[in-house]
This record gives sequence, C-alpha cells and structure tokens, in this order.
Amino acid sequence: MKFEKILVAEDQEMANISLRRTLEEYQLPAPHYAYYCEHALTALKIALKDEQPFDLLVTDLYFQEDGSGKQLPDAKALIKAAKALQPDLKVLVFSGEGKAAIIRSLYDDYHIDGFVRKARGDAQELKSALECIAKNQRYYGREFRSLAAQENQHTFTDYDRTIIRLLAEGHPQKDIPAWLEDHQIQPSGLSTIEKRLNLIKGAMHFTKNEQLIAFCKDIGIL
Amino acid sequence: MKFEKILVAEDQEMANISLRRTLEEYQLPAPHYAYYCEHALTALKIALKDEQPFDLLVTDLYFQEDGSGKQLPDAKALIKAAKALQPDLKVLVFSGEGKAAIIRSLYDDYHIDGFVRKARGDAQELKSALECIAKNQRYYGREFRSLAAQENQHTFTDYDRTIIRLLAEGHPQKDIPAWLEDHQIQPSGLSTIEKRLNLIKGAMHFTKNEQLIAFCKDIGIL
DNA sequence: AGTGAGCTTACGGGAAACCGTAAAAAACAC
DNA sequence: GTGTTTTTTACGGTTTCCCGTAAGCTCACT
Repeated sequence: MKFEKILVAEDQEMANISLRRTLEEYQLPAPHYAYYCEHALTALKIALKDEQPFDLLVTDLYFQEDGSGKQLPDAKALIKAAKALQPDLKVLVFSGEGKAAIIRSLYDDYHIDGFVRKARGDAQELKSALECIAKNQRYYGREFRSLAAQENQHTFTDYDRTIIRLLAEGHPQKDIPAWLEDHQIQPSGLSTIEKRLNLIKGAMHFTKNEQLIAFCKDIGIL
Repeated sequence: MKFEKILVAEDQEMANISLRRTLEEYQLPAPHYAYYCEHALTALKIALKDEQPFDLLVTDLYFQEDGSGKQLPDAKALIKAAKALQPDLKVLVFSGEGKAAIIRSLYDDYHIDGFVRKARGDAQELKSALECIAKNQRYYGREFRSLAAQENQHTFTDYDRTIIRLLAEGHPQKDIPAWLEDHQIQPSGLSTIEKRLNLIKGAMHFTKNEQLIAFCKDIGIL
C-alpha cells in the first residue's frame, strides 16, 4: 500500500521540517495542510464527498485556540470525529507530548496507528512509522516502548532476566529447560518458557527475541 | 560431564579468591594446587601414571622465576607439554593478561579451552567458562570478544548494520530481502543475507542472532 | 569471445522456534 | 476429603531459520 492523499494538520506553519522532508524523501504526493482542527475535519469531509478521500492524517496534538466557535477543542476530538467519519483513515500523531498516560490513551482509546514524538531523531522515526502504517500495522515506536518501561507495563522478574540472559548468551531455547534444572530453577518446562517469553513480548508489542534482547540492553537489565 | 580432578597452577598463594569461591560454589572436588610450572607438570605426569589423571588444568600465565633450573619458562610451555602428555586435558587460563595477540595465540596455537581475565566480574565469567568446558565446548568469553572487536577481526559495514538493525527491530529475516529491494540496497538475496550473518557470527564465535544483537548493543553500533 | 574467480542467488532437507490445545500437577477454597 | 482455579507441562502442526549444494551472474584478463 502506498499513501495517495495525505492531510497534515498542524498550526505551526513554519515548523515541522522533519515532517516535510521525510514526506518528500519518500516521494509521497505533496500533502494538504490544515492549520486548524476544524479545517482538517472539513477537508476530510469534502474529500470523502468527492470520492477522493484521504488515506492518511498526520496531526499534531494541540492547536492554539483562535477564539472562534471551537467545535473541536484539540486533536483528540479531531481524531475521534475523523475515525467516525472514515474508519479506514490512518492516523499518525506527531507531537511534542511526552506524557505516558496520554500517549497510551491515544493508542487505546483513540485507536491511532502511530505516535512519533517531536524530538531528536524524529525524522528517522517518522520513516519507520510511515512504513509500518503503510503495511496496515500499527506503529509502536520509541515513545511507546519507553513509556512501557516507565509504566512497568511489564516488570521483569529474576526468572525473566535469567531466560533472556541465556538467550543473549546464545543458548538455544530448547536447551534452556535443561539449564534451569541444572541450576534448580523452577519452572523449567519448555512450554512455560515459551509462554513467558510470549507474555513479555506481547506486552511490549514485540514479535521476535532479537527485539527483546535489544530492548533489554537499552534499558540496562542485561 | 563433571570435573573429577582439578589442578590449579598459580604462584600467588593468597590470590584467586574468585577462583576458589567459584570452584566451591560448584561443589567441585577440592583442587590440587601447584605453585610452580614444573610442579604442575610433574603432578600431571604422576596422576596419569597412577591412572587417576586430572581432567582440568586451571593456570595463570606468568610465574615468578625462582632461579632454579627453569625447564618451563612460563605457562605456555606448561600448556604445550601438558597437551602433549594428555591431549584430552581441558585447559582454562585465568590471568591478568589483556593483550589481544597473546590471548588469540593461546586459542589458536595452544588450543586452550578457555581464557578468563582476572578483573571485575571474573567470578561470573569463570562460571560460564566452567560450564562451557564441561560440555566439551571451548569457551569464548568477554575477553575474546572484545579483542575480536579491537582487532577488527570483523569490521561491520553499513550493509551489516542495516541487516542487524532490521533484526533488532523485529523483522523476520525472511522478510529482509523484500525490505532491501524496497530501499534499493544490494545484494538482497536471502541466501546472501544468511551467508553474511554466518560470516559475522562465525568470526565472533556466535551461534545465534540474539548473541549478535547483544554484542552490537554493547559496542554501540546499534 | 572464452574462461575462470568471486559474488549472488535459488533450492531443499533438517532443526529450531512458534502457537494453539489439552492433559497433568499444584495451589487454593470450602 | 472434594472441587475449582491456576500453573506447569506435554504434544503436534506450521512457520521460520539454518546450512550445504549447486546453479547463475558479473567482472576482469587474455
């Protein structure tokens, strides 16, 4: 899938160099811009009516208030309205927001497809996010992961760390049960180990052991 | 396999707390000690003659000279003589030596089964080494790996880093060819990727991708 | 052009990992 | 004690990975 029509909702007209450059690099069609929440929603409606709907909305979270009749206080309302209007619309939030609970809520309650924080390295992350979303997958990026760590969405037990360490040392996981028995660590069944790893990876939205190792190195538990 | 009879060659009588403690922890039989190279060799010979041979020699590299007729200048000679005498004897070198070329030579020319450097964390490493050797595998530990990095035994190309990064991000390696094509990176064949990974892992004595990821995180190329 | 060396790729068999299901065991409540 | 829930383990089918072999391609040199 390739994005055909992109809408960028962003009130800082001069900002977002990362965003523009990234879109250009990808040779994506020039996006349409909206500088107010309401305008963004209107643009979506018109496009849909004309049967040339947008397929991606990139939006900031907060907009300056402009005194006018504000039907839409912030981007959350925009996202909710947009998704109601056009359920298949992909939504990527690109914002400076860093609070864990808010980002989590965006994923859980507003069903956004990705969140990238405006910060150092955001261009690189935008790339990954766009690729991911283009493949119809939600993008769980750096922010999401670090907040996962903060929130202790998964707290690593000694048992977890042992298993992960063994993997990082190159033990095939089929050999781990024997090792655990040798060291009188329970439980030692292969199924249990697999289940545990799945639990951890699932909580983190990881799919592969390699990811898990990298993550554990990053947060320093290995 | 479990070690039945251990010989420790070490001239610093009071040193090696790590060593003793580790051996105790493992509930291994109390080792025999030799304080001179010559004594160590003699002990090996006698044990062999009595048909109760040692199965593990743990030795330092350098011994103080004692003026007497020194048939064996250092542990290298001891190792060579010992291996000639009893080829199945396992040899673990435990020394403060840090020079890359020397350690490499021990592995390559003297066929030692493991090297652990006297340093912070050596107790932990001794454990791993003992386990590894008990399984009839050579132990390639921290030292060996870092010297591999120093020596640039393998220099990571951009291509290598790309592949490894993709793995660390959770891409199944079967999907990597497609990704590389999308990004116009050549070569993109799955076989080539596998071959490349094998080359890297081989040079590093790694067996699993998880190890490679951990290593790359450690030396900071990820 | 022809040929050989080196790099790239395709293919196929076997091992390991993945994943769902269900049995066995342990922990707990009553 | 019995019954229930939770944890642990075993099993089987599918996918992915691993690894050796061989075929295809590129490039340089004659």
